[in-house]
Amino acid sequence: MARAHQAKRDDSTKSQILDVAQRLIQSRGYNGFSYKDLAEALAIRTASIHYHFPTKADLGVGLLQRYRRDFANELAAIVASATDQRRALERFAELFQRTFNADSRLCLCGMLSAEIATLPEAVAAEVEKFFHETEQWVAASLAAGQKSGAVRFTGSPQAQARLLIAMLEGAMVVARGMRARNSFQRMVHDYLRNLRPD
Amino acid sequence: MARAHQAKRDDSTKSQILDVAQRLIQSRGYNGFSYKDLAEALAIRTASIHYHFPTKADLGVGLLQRYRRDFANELAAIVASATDQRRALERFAELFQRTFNADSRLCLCGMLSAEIATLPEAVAAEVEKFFHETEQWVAASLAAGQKSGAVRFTGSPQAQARLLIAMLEGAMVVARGMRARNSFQRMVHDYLRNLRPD
DNA sequence: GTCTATACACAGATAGAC
DNA sequence: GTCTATCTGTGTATAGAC
Repeated sequence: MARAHQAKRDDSTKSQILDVAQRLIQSRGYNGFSYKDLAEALAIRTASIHYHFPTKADLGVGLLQRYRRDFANELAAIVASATDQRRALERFAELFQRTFNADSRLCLCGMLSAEIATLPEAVAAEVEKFFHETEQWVAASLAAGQKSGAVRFTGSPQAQARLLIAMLEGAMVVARGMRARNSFQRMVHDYLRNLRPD
Repeated sequence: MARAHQAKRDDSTKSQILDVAQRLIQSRGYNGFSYKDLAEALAIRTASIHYHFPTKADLGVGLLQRYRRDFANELAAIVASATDQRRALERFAELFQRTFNADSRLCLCGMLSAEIATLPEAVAAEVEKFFHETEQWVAASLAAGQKSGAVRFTGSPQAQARLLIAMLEGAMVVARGMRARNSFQRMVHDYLRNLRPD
Protein backbone atom coordinates (compact mmCIF):
# COMPACT_ATOMS: atom_id res chain seq x y z
CA MET A 1 0.00 0.00 0.00
CA ALA A 2 2.89 2.31 0.51
CA ARG A 3 4.62 3.59 -2.62
CA ALA A 4 1.35 4.06 -4.47
CA HIS A 5 1.17 7.81 -4.41
CA GLN A 6 4.64 9.10 -3.73
CA ALA A 7 5.33 12.73 -4.48
CA LYS A 8 9.06 12.29 -5.08
CA ARG A 9 10.06 9.47 -7.38
CA ASP A 10 13.39 7.75 -6.93
CA ASP A 11 14.39 6.12 -10.20
CA SER A 12 17.68 4.64 -9.04
CA THR A 13 18.31 0.99 -9.75
CA LYS A 14 18.31 0.29 -6.05
CA SER A 15 14.87 1.78 -5.69
CA GLN A 16 13.54 -0.03 -8.75
CA ILE A 17 14.77 -3.32 -7.33
CA LEU A 18 12.77 -2.66 -4.17
CA ASP A 19 9.69 -1.75 -6.22
CA VAL A 20 9.76 -5.07 -8.07
CA ALA A 21 10.63 -7.04 -4.94
CA GLN A 22 7.69 -5.54 -3.09
CA ARG A 23 5.30 -6.40 -5.87
CA LEU A 24 6.62 -9.94 -6.15
CA ILE A 25 6.50 -10.62 -2.41
CA GLN A 26 2.95 -9.30 -2.16
CA SER A 27 1.92 -11.65 -4.96
CA ARG A 28 4.12 -14.71 -4.47
CA GLY A 29 5.76 -14.43 -1.05
CA TYR A 30 9.36 -14.20 0.15
CA ASN A 31 10.02 -17.84 -0.73
CA GLY A 32 8.23 -17.49 -4.05
CA PHE A 33 10.53 -15.04 -5.82
CA SER A 34 14.23 -15.06 -6.70
CA TYR A 35 17.00 -12.73 -7.80
CA LYS A 36 16.41 -14.16 -11.26
CA ASP A 37 12.83 -12.83 -11.21
CA LEU A 38 14.07 -9.38 -10.24
CA ALA A 39 16.81 -9.46 -12.88
CA GLU A 40 14.39 -10.39 -15.65
CA ALA A 41 11.88 -7.74 -14.66
CA LEU A 42 14.57 -5.05 -14.70
CA ALA A 43 16.56 -6.41 -17.65
CA ILE A 44 19.80 -6.60 -15.68
CA ARG A 45 21.87 -9.52 -14.32
CA THR A 46 21.51 -11.11 -10.90
CA ALA A 47 25.10 -10.10 -10.05
CA SER A 48 24.08 -6.45 -10.34
CA ILE A 49 21.36 -6.97 -7.77
CA HIS A 50 23.88 -8.55 -5.41
CA TYR A 51 25.91 -5.35 -5.75
CA HIS A 52 23.01 -3.32 -4.29
CA PHE A 53 21.80 -5.98 -1.86
CA PRO A 54 24.55 -8.53 -1.08
CA THR A 55 22.12 -11.06 0.38
CA LYS A 56 18.41 -11.68 0.18
CA ALA A 57 18.18 -10.80 3.87
CA ASP A 58 19.69 -7.38 3.09
CA LEU A 59 17.09 -6.90 0.40
CA GLY A 60 14.31 -7.87 2.78
CA VAL A 61 15.47 -5.53 5.51
CA GLY A 62 15.96 -2.67 3.05
CA LEU A 63 12.52 -3.18 1.62
CA LEU A 64 10.83 -3.23 5.00
CA GLN A 65 12.62 -0.15 6.25
CA ARG A 66 11.47 1.79 3.21
CA TYR A 67 7.98 0.33 3.55
CA ARG A 68 7.60 1.30 7.18
CA ARG A 69 8.82 4.82 6.44
CA ASP A 70 6.42 5.23 3.49
CA PHE A 71 3.56 3.78 5.46
CA ALA A 72 4.18 6.15 8.36
CA ASN A 73 4.09 9.04 5.89
CA GLU A 74 0.77 7.89 4.53
CA LEU A 75 -0.67 7.63 8.02
CA ALA A 76 0.58 11.13 8.84
CA ALA A 77 -1.05 12.45 5.67
CA ILE A 78 -4.34 10.89 6.70
CA VAL A 79 -4.20 12.50 10.13
CA ALA A 80 -3.39 15.85 8.57
CA SER A 81 -6.29 15.82 6.14
CA ALA A 82 -9.12 13.68 7.54
CA THR A 83 -12.13 15.55 8.89
CA ASP A 84 -12.63 13.15 11.81
CA GLN A 85 -11.29 9.85 13.14
CA ARG A 86 -14.02 7.77 11.59
CA ARG A 87 -13.06 9.11 8.20
CA ALA A 88 -9.38 8.58 9.03
CA LEU A 89 -10.01 4.90 9.74
CA GLU A 90 -11.89 4.56 6.46
CA ARG A 91 -8.92 6.09 4.67
CA PHE A 92 -6.68 3.67 6.54
CA ALA A 93 -8.73 0.74 5.26
CA GLU A 94 -8.53 2.18 1.76
CA LEU A 95 -4.75 1.76 1.83
CA PHE A 96 -5.32 -1.99 2.07
CA GLN A 97 -8.10 -1.85 -0.46
CA ARG A 98 -5.81 -0.20 -2.97
CA THR A 99 -3.20 -2.91 -2.55
CA PHE A 100 -5.71 -5.70 -2.88
CA ASN A 101 -7.26 -4.18 -5.97
CA ALA A 102 -3.87 -4.37 -7.66
CA ASP A 103 -3.87 -8.01 -8.76
CA SER A 104 -5.11 -9.37 -5.40
CA ARG A 105 -1.86 -8.37 -3.75
CA LEU A 106 -1.60 -8.92 0.00
CA CYS A 107 -0.30 -6.52 2.59
CA LEU A 108 3.49 -6.94 2.47
CA CYS A 109 3.68 -7.69 6.17
CA GLY A 110 0.64 -9.95 6.14
CA MET A 111 2.37 -12.13 3.57
CA LEU A 112 5.69 -12.07 5.42
CA SER A 113 3.94 -12.82 8.68
CA ALA A 114 2.59 -16.05 7.22
CA GLU A 115 6.11 -17.01 6.16
CA ILE A 116 7.77 -15.74 9.32
CA ALA A 117 9.15 -19.13 10.39
CA THR A 118 11.36 -19.13 7.29
CA LEU A 119 12.52 -15.51 7.34
CA PRO A 120 15.94 -14.22 8.41
CA GLU A 121 15.54 -12.89 11.93
CA ALA A 122 16.36 -9.30 10.88
CA VAL A 123 13.44 -9.38 8.42
CA ALA A 124 11.08 -10.91 10.96
CA ALA A 125 11.97 -8.14 13.40
CA GLU A 126 10.96 -5.50 10.83
CA VAL A 127 7.62 -7.21 10.29
CA GLU A 128 6.98 -7.15 14.01
CA LYS A 129 7.78 -3.44 14.17
CA PHE A 130 5.35 -2.71 11.35
CA PHE A 131 2.46 -4.31 13.19
CA HIS A 132 3.21 -2.58 16.46
CA GLU A 133 3.56 0.83 14.83
CA THR A 134 0.38 0.35 12.86
CA GLU A 135 -1.55 -0.84 15.88
CA GLN A 136 -0.41 2.18 17.83
CA TRP A 137 -1.67 4.55 15.15
CA VAL A 138 -5.04 2.82 14.88
CA ALA A 139 -5.44 2.65 18.65
CA ALA A 140 -4.69 6.37 18.95
CA SER A 141 -7.26 7.15 16.23
CA LEU A 142 -9.86 5.01 17.97
CA ALA A 143 -9.20 6.60 21.35
CA ALA A 144 -9.42 10.13 19.95
CA GLY A 145 -12.53 9.23 17.98
CA GLN A 146 -14.19 7.79 21.03
CA LYS A 147 -13.52 10.98 22.94
CA SER A 148 -14.83 13.22 20.18
CA GLY A 149 -17.80 10.96 19.48
CA ALA A 150 -16.72 10.16 15.91
CA VAL A 151 -16.57 6.43 16.58
CA ARG A 152 -18.09 4.04 19.06
CA PHE A 153 -16.76 0.67 20.24
CA THR A 154 -16.42 -1.51 23.33
CA GLY A 155 -13.22 -2.70 24.98
CA SER A 156 -9.84 -1.03 24.86
CA PRO A 157 -8.62 0.99 21.86
CA GLN A 158 -5.63 -1.32 21.59
CA ALA A 159 -7.74 -4.48 21.47
CA GLN A 160 -10.07 -2.91 18.91
CA ALA A 161 -7.12 -1.76 16.84
CA ARG A 162 -5.59 -5.22 16.74
CA LEU A 163 -8.93 -6.70 15.75
CA LEU A 164 -9.39 -4.17 12.95
CA ILE A 165 -5.95 -4.92 11.54
CA ALA A 166 -6.58 -8.66 11.82
CA MET A 167 -9.83 -8.25 9.93
CA LEU A 168 -8.09 -6.36 7.13
CA GLU A 169 -5.32 -8.95 6.84
CA GLY A 170 -7.76 -11.84 7.00
CA ALA A 171 -10.15 -10.31 4.50
CA MET A 172 -7.29 -10.13 1.98
CA VAL A 173 -6.38 -13.77 2.59
CA VAL A 174 -9.96 -15.04 2.39
CA ALA A 175 -10.92 -12.98 -0.67
CA ARG A 176 -7.82 -14.33 -2.36
CA GLY A 177 -8.45 -17.95 -1.40
CA MET A 178 -12.08 -17.80 -2.50
CA ARG A 179 -11.05 -15.96 -5.64
CA ALA A 180 -13.84 -13.53 -4.88
CA ARG A 181 -12.18 -10.22 -5.52
CA ASN A 182 -15.16 -8.05 -4.68
CA SER A 183 -15.68 -9.57 -1.27
CA PHE A 184 -12.76 -7.71 0.30
CA GLN A 185 -14.45 -4.35 -0.04
CA ARG A 186 -17.69 -5.75 1.26
CA MET A 187 -16.12 -7.27 4.35
CA VAL A 188 -14.36 -4.03 5.20
CA HIS A 189 -17.51 -2.02 4.74
CA ASP A 190 -19.54 -4.42 6.90
CA TYR A 191 -16.94 -4.33 9.63
CA LEU A 192 -16.51 -0.56 9.73
CA ARG A 193 -20.27 -0.14 10.04
CA ASN A 194 -19.93 -1.37 13.62
CA LEU A 195 -17.79 1.63 14.53
CA ARG A 196 -20.53 4.11 13.71
CA PRO A 197 -21.59 6.26 16.64
CA ASP A 198 -25.33 6.22 15.79
CA MET B 1 -7.06 -28.08 13.00
CA ALA B 2 -8.23 -31.30 11.45
CA ARG B 3 -6.36 -34.46 12.44
CA ALA B 4 -5.99 -33.34 16.02
CA HIS B 5 -8.47 -35.68 17.60
CA GLN B 6 -9.06 -38.49 15.18
CA ALA B 7 -10.72 -41.59 16.51
CA LYS B 8 -9.20 -43.93 13.96
CA ARG B 9 -5.45 -43.63 13.40
CA ASP B 10 -3.98 -44.49 10.05
CA ASP B 11 -0.31 -45.35 10.52
CA SER B 12 0.51 -46.04 6.89
CA THR B 13 3.53 -44.29 5.44
CA LYS B 14 1.27 -42.39 3.08
CA SER B 15 -0.73 -41.03 5.97
CA GLN B 16 2.38 -40.18 7.98
CA ILE B 17 3.75 -38.23 5.01
CA LEU B 18 0.57 -36.17 4.96
CA ASP B 19 0.78 -35.57 8.71
CA VAL B 20 4.28 -34.13 8.44
CA ALA B 21 3.48 -32.19 5.27
CA GLN B 22 0.49 -30.56 6.95
CA ARG B 23 2.52 -29.52 9.94
CA LEU B 24 5.32 -28.14 7.77
CA ILE B 25 3.00 -26.17 5.49
CA GLN B 26 1.17 -24.66 8.46
CA SER B 27 4.50 -23.52 9.88
CA ARG B 28 6.59 -22.73 6.81
CA GLY B 29 4.31 -22.67 3.79
CA TYR B 30 4.10 -24.68 0.59
CA ASN B 31 7.23 -23.04 -0.80
CA GLY B 32 9.03 -23.40 2.51
CA PHE B 33 9.24 -27.17 2.78
CA SER B 34 10.73 -29.88 0.58
CA TYR B 35 10.66 -33.63 0.05
CA LYS B 36 13.97 -33.63 1.90
CA ASP B 37 12.27 -32.19 5.01
CA LEU B 38 9.62 -34.90 4.86
CA ALA B 39 12.22 -37.61 4.32
CA GLU B 40 14.27 -36.51 7.30
CA ALA B 41 11.28 -36.29 9.61
CA LEU B 42 10.18 -39.81 8.68
CA ALA B 43 13.67 -41.31 8.38
CA ILE B 44 13.09 -42.49 4.82
CA ARG B 45 14.45 -41.34 1.43
CA THR B 46 12.89 -38.77 -0.86
CA ALA B 47 12.46 -41.41 -3.57
CA SER B 48 10.09 -43.30 -1.27
CA ILE B 49 7.91 -40.23 -0.94
CA HIS B 50 7.78 -39.90 -4.71
CA TYR B 51 6.45 -43.47 -4.79
CA HIS B 52 3.41 -42.37 -2.73
CA PHE B 53 3.07 -38.89 -4.24
CA PRO B 54 4.78 -38.68 -7.65
CA THR B 55 4.81 -34.87 -7.67
CA LYS B 56 4.49 -32.16 -5.07
CA ALA B 57 1.18 -31.17 -6.67
CA ASP B 58 -0.12 -34.71 -6.04
CA LEU B 59 0.95 -34.39 -2.42
CA GLY B 60 -0.79 -31.03 -2.10
CA VAL B 61 -4.04 -32.28 -3.60
CA GLY B 62 -3.98 -35.45 -1.48
CA LEU B 63 -3.37 -33.43 1.66
CA LEU B 64 -6.17 -31.00 0.97
CA GLN B 65 -8.67 -33.72 0.13
CA ARG B 66 -7.98 -35.42 3.43
CA TYR B 67 -8.05 -32.08 5.24
CA ARG B 68 -11.42 -31.08 3.83
CA ARG B 69 -12.86 -34.47 4.71
CA ASP B 70 -11.53 -34.34 8.27
CA PHE B 71 -12.67 -30.77 8.72
CA ALA B 72 -16.18 -31.62 7.53
CA ASN B 73 -16.26 -34.42 10.10
CA GLU B 74 -15.26 -32.03 12.85
CA LEU B 75 -17.98 -29.59 11.85
CA ALA B 76 -20.53 -32.39 11.81
CA ALA B 77 -19.46 -33.44 15.29
CA ILE B 78 -19.94 -29.89 16.53
CA VAL B 79 -23.45 -29.71 15.10
CA ALA B 80 -24.30 -33.06 16.68
CA SER B 81 -23.16 -32.10 20.16
CA ALA B 82 -23.42 -28.32 20.61
CA THR B 83 -26.27 -27.09 22.78
CA ASP B 84 -26.95 -24.07 20.58
CA GLN B 85 -25.51 -22.23 17.59
CA ARG B 86 -23.63 -19.72 19.65
CA ARG B 87 -21.83 -22.53 21.39
CA ALA B 88 -21.27 -24.22 18.02
CA LEU B 89 -19.55 -21.11 16.67
CA GLU B 90 -17.36 -20.93 19.75
CA ARG B 91 -16.38 -24.54 19.20
CA PHE B 92 -15.68 -23.67 15.57
CA ALA B 93 -13.33 -20.90 16.65
CA GLU B 94 -11.65 -23.34 19.05
CA LEU B 95 -10.57 -25.46 16.08
CA PHE B 96 -8.47 -22.54 14.92
CA GLN B 97 -7.33 -21.80 18.44
CA ARG B 98 -6.05 -25.34 18.80
CA THR B 99 -4.03 -25.07 15.62
CA PHE B 100 -2.54 -21.73 16.57
CA ASN B 101 -1.62 -22.93 20.04
CA ALA B 102 0.49 -25.64 18.43
CA ASP B 103 3.62 -23.66 17.65
CA SER B 104 1.79 -20.66 16.13
CA ARG B 105 0.66 -22.79 13.20
CA LEU B 106 -1.65 -21.15 10.70
CA CYS B 107 -4.81 -22.55 9.20
CA LEU B 108 -3.61 -24.79 6.37
CA CYS B 109 -5.78 -23.00 3.82
CA GLY B 110 -4.98 -19.55 5.19
CA MET B 111 -1.31 -20.22 4.54
CA LEU B 112 -1.95 -21.68 1.11
CA SER B 113 -4.24 -18.81 0.25
CA ALA B 114 -1.39 -16.36 0.81
CA GLU B 115 0.79 -18.41 -1.53
CA ILE B 116 -1.96 -19.12 -4.04
CA ALA B 117 -0.25 -17.35 -6.95
CA THR B 118 2.52 -19.97 -6.82
CA LEU B 119 0.40 -23.09 -6.30
CA PRO B 120 -0.43 -25.73 -8.91
CA GLU B 121 -3.96 -25.00 -10.10
CA ALA B 122 -5.31 -28.29 -8.72
CA VAL B 123 -4.13 -27.33 -5.24
CA ALA B 124 -5.53 -23.80 -5.53
CA ALA B 125 -8.90 -25.26 -6.50
CA GLU B 126 -8.95 -27.34 -3.30
CA VAL B 127 -8.19 -24.27 -1.20
CA GLU B 128 -11.09 -22.46 -2.79
CA LYS B 129 -13.43 -25.38 -2.06
CA PHE B 130 -12.39 -25.37 1.59
CA PHE B 131 -13.35 -21.73 2.06
CA HIS B 132 -16.67 -22.11 0.32
CA GLU B 133 -17.62 -25.21 2.30
CA THR B 134 -16.59 -23.61 5.55
CA GLU B 135 -18.44 -20.40 4.81
CA GLN B 136 -21.56 -22.38 4.03
CA TRP B 137 -21.41 -24.18 7.37
CA VAL B 138 -20.85 -20.95 9.33
CA ALA B 139 -23.59 -19.12 7.43
CA ALA B 140 -26.03 -21.95 8.15
CA SER B 141 -25.14 -21.86 11.85
CA LEU B 142 -25.60 -18.10 11.95
CA ALA B 143 -28.94 -18.27 10.17
CA ALA B 144 -30.26 -21.00 12.49
CA GLY B 145 -28.93 -19.15 15.53
CA GLN B 146 -30.59 -15.95 14.45
CA LYS B 147 -33.90 -17.76 14.12
CA SER B 148 -33.62 -19.46 17.50
CA GLY B 149 -32.31 -16.32 19.19
CA ALA B 150 -28.98 -17.87 20.12
CA VAL B 151 -27.01 -15.25 18.18
CA ARG B 152 -27.62 -11.72 16.99
CA PHE B 153 -26.02 -9.91 14.05
CA THR B 154 -26.81 -7.51 11.22
CA GLY B 155 -26.52 -8.14 7.49
CA SER B 156 -26.75 -11.49 5.73
CA PRO B 157 -25.58 -14.74 7.32
CA GLN B 158 -23.22 -15.25 4.39
CA ALA B 159 -21.57 -11.85 4.78
CA GLN B 160 -21.23 -12.37 8.53
CA ALA B 161 -19.80 -15.84 7.98
CA ARG B 162 -17.16 -14.56 5.60
CA LEU B 163 -16.24 -11.83 8.03
CA LEU B 164 -15.93 -14.27 10.92
CA ILE B 165 -13.64 -16.54 8.90
CA ALA B 166 -11.57 -13.56 7.78
CA MET B 167 -11.19 -12.45 11.38
CA LEU B 168 -9.96 -15.91 12.41
CA GLU B 169 -7.46 -16.09 9.54
CA GLY B 170 -6.26 -12.54 10.12
CA ALA B 171 -5.97 -12.98 13.87
CA MET B 172 -3.61 -15.91 13.26
CA VAL B 173 -1.49 -13.86 10.87
CA VAL B 174 -1.34 -10.78 13.10
CA ALA B 175 -0.65 -12.70 16.32
CA ARG B 176 2.16 -14.45 14.48
CA GLY B 177 3.64 -11.30 13.01
CA MET B 178 3.52 -9.49 16.34
CA ARG B 179 4.88 -12.56 18.08
CA ALA B 180 2.13 -12.07 20.63
CA ARG B 181 0.83 -15.60 21.03
CA ASN B 182 -1.84 -14.77 23.58
CA SER B 183 -3.48 -12.14 21.45
CA PHE B 184 -5.16 -14.64 19.14
CA GLN B 185 -7.46 -15.89 21.87
CA ARG B 186 -8.23 -12.37 22.96
CA MET B 187 -9.16 -11.20 19.48
CA VAL B 188 -11.46 -14.15 18.96
CA HIS B 189 -13.11 -13.61 22.31
CA ASP B 190 -13.62 -9.90 21.65
CA TYR B 191 -15.08 -10.57 18.25
CA LEU B 192 -17.49 -13.30 19.32
CA ARG B 193 -18.83 -11.04 22.06
CA ASN B 194 -20.56 -9.05 19.32
CA LEU B 195 -22.68 -12.06 18.38
CA ARG B 196 -24.31 -12.23 21.80
CA PRO B 197 -28.10 -11.85 21.77
CA ASP B 198 -28.29 -9.75 24.97
C1' DG C 1 7.61 -50.28 -0.84
C1' DT C 2 12.13 -48.67 -0.12
C1' DC C 3 16.58 -48.15 -1.55
C1' DT C 4 21.03 -46.08 -4.32
C1' DA C 5 22.34 -43.39 -7.86
C1' DT C 6 21.68 -39.87 -10.77
C1' DA C 7 19.74 -36.09 -13.77
C1' DC C 8 18.73 -31.38 -14.42
C1' DA C 9 17.27 -26.86 -13.28
C1' DC C 10 17.50 -23.26 -10.15
C1' DA C 11 18.77 -21.01 -5.85
C1' DG C 12 21.85 -17.56 -3.55
C1' DA C 13 26.27 -15.91 -3.84
C1' DT C 14 31.37 -14.51 -5.29
C1' DA C 15 35.55 -13.15 -8.30
C1' DG C 16 37.28 -10.32 -11.31
C1' DA C 17 37.07 -7.85 -16.03
C1' DC C 18 35.23 -3.68 -18.00
C1' DG D 1 27.67 -0.11 -11.42
C1' DT D 2 27.16 -3.78 -14.54
C1' DC D 3 28.91 -7.54 -16.77
C1' DT D 4 30.61 -12.81 -17.65
C1' DA D 5 31.85 -16.79 -15.54
C1' DT D 6 31.67 -19.83 -11.99
C1' DC D 7 30.80 -22.17 -7.45
C1' DT D 8 28.09 -24.86 -4.38
C1' DG D 9 23.97 -26.34 -2.42
C1' DT D 10 19.23 -27.65 -2.92
C1' DG D 11 14.85 -28.68 -5.34
C1' DT D 12 11.88 -31.94 -7.82
C1' DA D 13 11.98 -35.96 -10.19
C1' DT D 14 13.31 -40.64 -12.51
C1' DA D 15 15.63 -45.36 -13.36
C1' DG D 16 16.40 -49.47 -11.84
C1' DA D 17 18.20 -52.83 -8.05
C1' DC D 18 16.51 -55.18 -3.97
